[in-house]
Parts: sequence; structure tokens; C-alpha cells
Amino acid sequence: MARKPADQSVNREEIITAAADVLSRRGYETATMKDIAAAVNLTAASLYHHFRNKDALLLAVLEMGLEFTINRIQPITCQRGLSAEERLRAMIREHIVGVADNPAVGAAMVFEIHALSNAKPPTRRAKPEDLQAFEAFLTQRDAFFRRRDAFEHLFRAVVQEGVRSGEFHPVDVPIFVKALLGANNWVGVWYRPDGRLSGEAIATEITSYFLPALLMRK
Amino acid sequence: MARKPADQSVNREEIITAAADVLSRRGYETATMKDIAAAVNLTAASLYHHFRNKDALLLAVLEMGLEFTINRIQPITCQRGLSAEERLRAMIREHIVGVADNPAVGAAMVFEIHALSNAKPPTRRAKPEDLQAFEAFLTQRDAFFRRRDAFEHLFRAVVQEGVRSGEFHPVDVPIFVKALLGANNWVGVWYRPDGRLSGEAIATEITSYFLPALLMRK
Amino acid sequence: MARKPADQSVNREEIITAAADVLSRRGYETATMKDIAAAVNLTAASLYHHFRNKDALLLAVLEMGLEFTINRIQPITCQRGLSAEERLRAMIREHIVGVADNPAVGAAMVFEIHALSNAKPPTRRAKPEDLQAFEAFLTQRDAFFRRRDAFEHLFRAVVQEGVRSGEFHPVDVPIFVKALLGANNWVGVWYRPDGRLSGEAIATEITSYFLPALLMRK
Amino acid sequence: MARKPADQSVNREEIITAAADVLSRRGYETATMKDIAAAVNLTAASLYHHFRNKDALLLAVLEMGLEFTINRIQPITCQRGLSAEERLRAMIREHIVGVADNPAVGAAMVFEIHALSNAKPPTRRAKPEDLQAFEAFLTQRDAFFRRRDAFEHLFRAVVQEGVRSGEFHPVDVPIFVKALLGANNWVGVWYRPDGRLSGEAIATEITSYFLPALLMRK
DNA sequence: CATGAATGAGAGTTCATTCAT
DNA sequence: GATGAATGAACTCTCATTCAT
Repeated sequence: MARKPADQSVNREEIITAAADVLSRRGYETATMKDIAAAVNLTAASLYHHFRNKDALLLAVLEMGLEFTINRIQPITCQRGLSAEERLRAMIREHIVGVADNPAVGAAMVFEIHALSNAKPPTRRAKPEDLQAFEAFLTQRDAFFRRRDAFEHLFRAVVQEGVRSGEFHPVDVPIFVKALLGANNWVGVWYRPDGRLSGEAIATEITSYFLPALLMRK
Repeated sequence: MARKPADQSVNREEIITAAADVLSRRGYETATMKDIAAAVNLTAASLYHHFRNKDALLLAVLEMGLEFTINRIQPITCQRGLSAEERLRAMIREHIVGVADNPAVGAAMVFEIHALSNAKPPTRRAKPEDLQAFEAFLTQRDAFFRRRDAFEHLFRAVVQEGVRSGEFHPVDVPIFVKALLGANNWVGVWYRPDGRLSGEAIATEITSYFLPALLMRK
Repeated sequence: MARKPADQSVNREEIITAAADVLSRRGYETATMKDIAAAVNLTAASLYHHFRNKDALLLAVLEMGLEFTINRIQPITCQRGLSAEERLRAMIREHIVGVADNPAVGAAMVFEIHALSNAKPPTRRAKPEDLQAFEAFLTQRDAFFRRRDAFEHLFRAVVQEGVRSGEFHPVDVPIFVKALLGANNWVGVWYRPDGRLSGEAIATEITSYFLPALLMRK
Repeated sequence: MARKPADQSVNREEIITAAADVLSRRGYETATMKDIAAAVNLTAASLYHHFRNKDALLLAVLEMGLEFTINRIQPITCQRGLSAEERLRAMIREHIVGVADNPAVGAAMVFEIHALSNAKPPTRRAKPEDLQAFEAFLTQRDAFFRRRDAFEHLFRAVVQEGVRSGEFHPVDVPIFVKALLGANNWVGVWYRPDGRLSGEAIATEITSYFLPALLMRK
């Protein structure tokens, strides 16, 4: 009572991608392991070969989304020869296009991060190894939160730099960045691939709303 | 947010207020009827004297949050003698302060609206009255969504008016409003009452990021 | 979807009694909540109205068995006017008859006590109240273990007293009592109500094996 | 108890030994095939190269423990030139020391024998070979139970002999032996290697409690 | 021989919901 | 109105077991 139907073995990455999709559509609590498993032609039980539990899977999804975004944005921040404005424009563009191209990841970032906060201790009659694994999870989760903060800091750094050099009008940097990211993340909520505007176009628009505040003549 | 009831009878309003608090803290799926009931010193069973079911309660909470916000913002939109700019400033201020003062409502607006979409029809061959009640729920839910769109249109109308009259630089109105509301709603996610800035101060900041784009000289 | 078939409401005590029976027959791990529930015409879910979880139910069963036995034996230990020998005879008799009359409790005591040692932390996304309840369980469990030690001490005290007064031949009191209780508890394992000897008769026999060692002339 | 294998091939015996240890520590139901496999640096799947299933492994463990004990005790029973008393003393000593030295085996004997009784036939419409294998298991299990009875009879025989020859005071032989074995087996429950007394010392004590009853002057 | 991947079966547990009191 | 008791449905997670490699 135990073999694969036909297709090839499924790997971690595929599961994460599918899970991101299901999670963003149904929400963390509403999406069941069975749902996610079905999305990769597995049974729920099989998921547990790849992820210790649902929380670990969620964490993996969020990590992937975050790394994906950071990997696209970080290089821009340290690109020599570009002004702060040019870099910020590019970063916003990457962020929004990323969210729009990958609504799964984007929406998950918006809606599911706080689900992580409710992480649970190990289930039944815990063996020492389980407790240890739980510690590991907590560590990984905290690392994720730090990484998310790091992401926000990428934007802060560029804005800060522009302000300091006089290229940008002075703003309250943390608040400015929160407003910007709020607008960007929100795209994941309302964007429809078949909508009037492409991700690129949306990025251009939104950029044009935020930059004037930075570029105002004093 | 949940004040202790007169130790006896509880009314609808009190339940909604307490529920808003619980829902925003724990999330729709995670919060149980028992949790919500406990917040007003009732048992779960008793909640069913006031609301047909959990979905209806959620809807009531969201409706209340939305009406609360609309009631504060709508009057501004039609205030004679104020420029589009002045009205938009006031509206943003009301919105953000509302979200910040009332995190329950704010977070609920962001995170829980889509929980409504998952509402499931009565299981199995239900009694006619149940099906009818479900129809009623769907109707009410659609009304809510229309009301929410109406809320967005309040902003669109004012921006549109400013653009049309030449007071505002032309922008893609729907996108501009989405970006603005994204930034505003996001406040409900990160705002902490004991943080560095008050809701008022945050509103002032965010306003100052969005208006330059509208007021740019052509 | 939720009423009782016909008979009267079930109370805690009835559940404990039925559970003792099921647990002793099937063992803690093998017996399912469904099994136990069926024994009182309930569904598994209903058991959770009366006991927080399976461990709590087991603890209740063991506590009941232990209290039952202690209540019968303790009075004997402090009965004025009886010699140590007379009291020990009466205690053994009560113990064995108790185990034999109530095989459920007896066998549970032998086989299931160690299941308690593996107690588990609360299950999913624990609310503070759950963690607190778990602490309470641990406390209660420790109290049970202390109570069990107290039970053993009842026997030790009487033997000790006899030894000290010279009525009994000196023995290693703790070991003697362990041997005695081992023999007694074991009765719960092999006793069959339809066997050759009654509980009383078995008690008489076993008593006659242990007392000569205490009454030997020096 | 589980020494690390030669880092490569593992044989049946080693698995049984390690399994005895794991089973006695965690209990039959609680110990998983994975646990047992880990104790010999294998995966669960690999265990199935050595044992048809978990029941078969348990049976092997119990058989080994029983044979181990029988092999040490049987020779004593037929030793020419020793009185019944001398033989019984030696047998008790071997039994208790065996249980104490080898808590794995001892506890398994006490706690796990009845797990065999719960063995379940192959689920659903099984292949003929499975049914046949199950028959084989039943046969082997019954053989084990008979062997266990034979073990008890070793003690009965010596006591009986002593009674018949007048060397021992008449007792109810089956009950006497049950009491004796109950006390002895119980040692496996409470014995701690770092305790006050060695297995030898405990054996001496317990022997001294049971023999007076047999040696009483009539 | 060994194993990674997969799975059916089922366990404990939770929860929205109902109904008699 | 309020509630205690009960339950169906569903969910997460575990585990013995199988099979292709």
C-alpha cells in the first residue's frame, strides 16, 4: 500500500511552490495539508517526509518568497554608479513586479506572516529529539523575522542615503518605507494577471507617486 | 477593548466590539466561538442567540468597522468650500487615525475580509430554512463588498475631481487610490500604540508622501 | 447534529469506571478514545467535555483506583488494639481482595502507571490557558505519584513498627514491602473471577507465605 | 545495551538486543520501528529484511528474554544431589539477578507480553501469503505462551517435589509460585542499577521472605 | 542489504453548532 | 436568554508497511 501513481518523484522545491499557491489562495488556517498535498499529487502523509509539520512548511514558503525578493533587490542597493533615485526606482520595480508575477508569494507575505507567531510546541508524547527540533524551528523562525527586517532595511538604507546626501528631501525614513512597502505589498492583494495594467506598468505608476515627495525642491 | 458587561445581559453591539478585538488578535480561523464568548462572559452556545453563526458574526464585525470608517470619511467628501487637496488630506487623516485608534477594526479589514470569501454553504441536504438563511448571508455579504467598493470610490471621487479640475497632476486614479489605501491599511499591521509616533503624526507623514505627486507642477 | 440517543446524561464517575475497564483490557496506547467513549455510549468528541485529554482521563482512572485502595487500607493501619501482625494481615487481605474484585483498577495500576511518565505538552497553537492547564496536569500527576508512595508507606509503617517492637523478625523493610506488593499486584494480572479460588482465599494463601518470615523465632 | 554495530551489516541478534532495550524503555506501542532501527543505525525499512513485521520482532524479543531465563534456571531444577530448598534458592537467585541485570528483558516480560494478545490479523482482503504468515505467527505465539507456562512449571515442579517429599510445608503450589514470580518480576519495575542493593542482595532478601513459609515446622 | 519516498489507516483533538433544560 | 452536554466533520500528525532503486 505505498507507491507513486506514475510521474516522477516530487522534490522540496515543487512542494513549496505549490504550497505558496494554495496558502495564498486559501489562507494558512483554511488550507489543509491535504489541499497542499493534492496540488503536487501526493497524500497528506507524504508531505511529512519533506516537512516536519505545517508550520515548517509555511516557514519554508515564506523564506522562499523572501529570499526570492531579496535576491532581486539586494544587488541593486549596492550598485555603484547609480544615484539613490535610480536605485530606489529599480528596487520598487523589482518588488512590485515580483509580487505581481508571483501573487502566491506576495499574498503569502502579506497574509501569512503573522501565522508564524502562533507556532506550536511538539504534538504527542514528545521525544527529546522533537523538543530539540522545536527549538530549531524557533531559531529558524527568528532568523526569518530578522531577514524580513533586513529586507525592509534595504529600502531604508537607500532612502537614508539619498536624504543624507541631499539628493532626497528629508522624510521620516522608517515611516516612508512602511508606506511604500504597504502600497507594494497591497498589490499582491488586488492584482489580477488579466487586469488592465501589467506589473511593470503598475510599478511605474506607484513609483511616480512616491518619488515626487523625495525629489521636491526645498 | 472588551469591557466587562453589567454582569448580566449583553447586547449585540458589545459582542461585536469584543469579537472585533478577539478576531484581530487571533485571526478569523484561529479565534473560536468560545474565545469570543469568553470575552463577553458568555458561553459559545449563547452567542447563537445573537448571531446565526460564525460567518454572520464576522460579517457584523466587518460591517461595523467599515461603517465606522465610512461615517467619518464620507462627510468630508462632500464638504463644500474645501479644495480637493484639503478634503483628501482630511480623509487620509481620518482613515489612518481610525485604523490606528482601532487596531481591531483595522487589522480585521486587512486580514479578514477574504475569510468571508471562504464561507461555505450549509453541509449536506440542509433544511430549507438553512438554505434560505445562506442566501440571505450571501446577499448581505455582497452588500458588504459593494459598500467596501463604495468606500474606495470616496477616495477615487475626490482624486478624480482634483485631476479633472486641474488642481491635481493627472494620475491613474484607481491605481493611485489602491496605493494610498495599501499604505494606510498597512498601518494597522505595524502600528503599536506605544510606538514612536501617534496616529495623527503618522497620518501627517503619509499624507506628505502622497500629495506631492498630485501637486507637482506640470 | 447533536443530541443524546435516549438514556440519561453520563457523569464523570461513570466514564472513569468504564475507562478503567477498557484501559485494563486493551492497554493505554492500544485503547482509543473511541473505544472508551463507546463503553459509555458516547462519541469520542464528547469525552473531551469531561476530560481535557487522554492523559487526564488516565490520571483520573489511576487516581480513583488508588484512592479506592487507600481508603480501604489506611483505616486499618491506625486501628488501636490490633497487633502489627493483625493489621498487616488485614491490609494484605483488603489489598488483594480489592485488586481481585476490581481487576480493572488492579491491572491498570500495574500496567499503566508508567504511561503517565510520558506526558505530553499541549497540542496545537497553544493559548496561554492551555499551557497553564498543562502545568496543572503535571502538578496533579506528581501528587498522584506522591500518593502512590504514601500507599507503599502504609505497609512500610506497619512492618517497621512490628520490627521495632520486636513483634517481627528484622527484615529489610522497603524490600519486604516491594516483594509483598509485587505479589499482590500480580494477582490483578492472573486472577480470573471464575478461577479456582476466590479473592479472599488467595489473600489468605499469600498472607500465609509472607508472615512466617516475620514471625520466625530468632 | 545497544552497542554500535560494526558500522556495516547488522545481524538478527543485535537487532533483538537493541529492540529489547528500546521496547522496555518506551513500551511496545510507543516504541516505533524507526526508534528501534535507529538503535542499530538502520532505517525502519531495513528492519523488514530481518523481521516480517513489528509483532514478529516483539515475539523474537520476548522469546529471547524467556530463553535466556529458562536456560539459566532449567539446569538447576534437575541438578542431582541438591535438596528442593537448595534448588529453589538457586532458581530465585538466577531469576532475580537475571531480571535486575537485564532490565530490558525483565520489564519486557512484565509489560509487553500482553501486547502479543492484541496482534491483529492482516487488514482487508489480504494476499494468501499474508494470511499464511499470520497463521505462522499465531502458531509461534502460542508456542511462546506454552514456553512461558513451562517456565512457571519449573518453579512449580521444585516446590511440588519439596512438598511431596515432606521437605516443605504444604502450600497451594500454583498460588505460591504466582506470588513468588509476582515479587520477582516486580523487581524489574522498581530496580535501579544505582540503587542501595545489588541484584544479588535483593535476591537473598526475597528468598528469605519466601522460604520460611515452606520450611515451617508443622 | 539498505533506503528514500510514498501511503492507507487511524488516532487524538478541535470546533461550530444543536437541543433539552 | 443562557448553558451544559453532545456530536459530526474535519484536521494535523503518526506509523507500520511497501517498493523501486
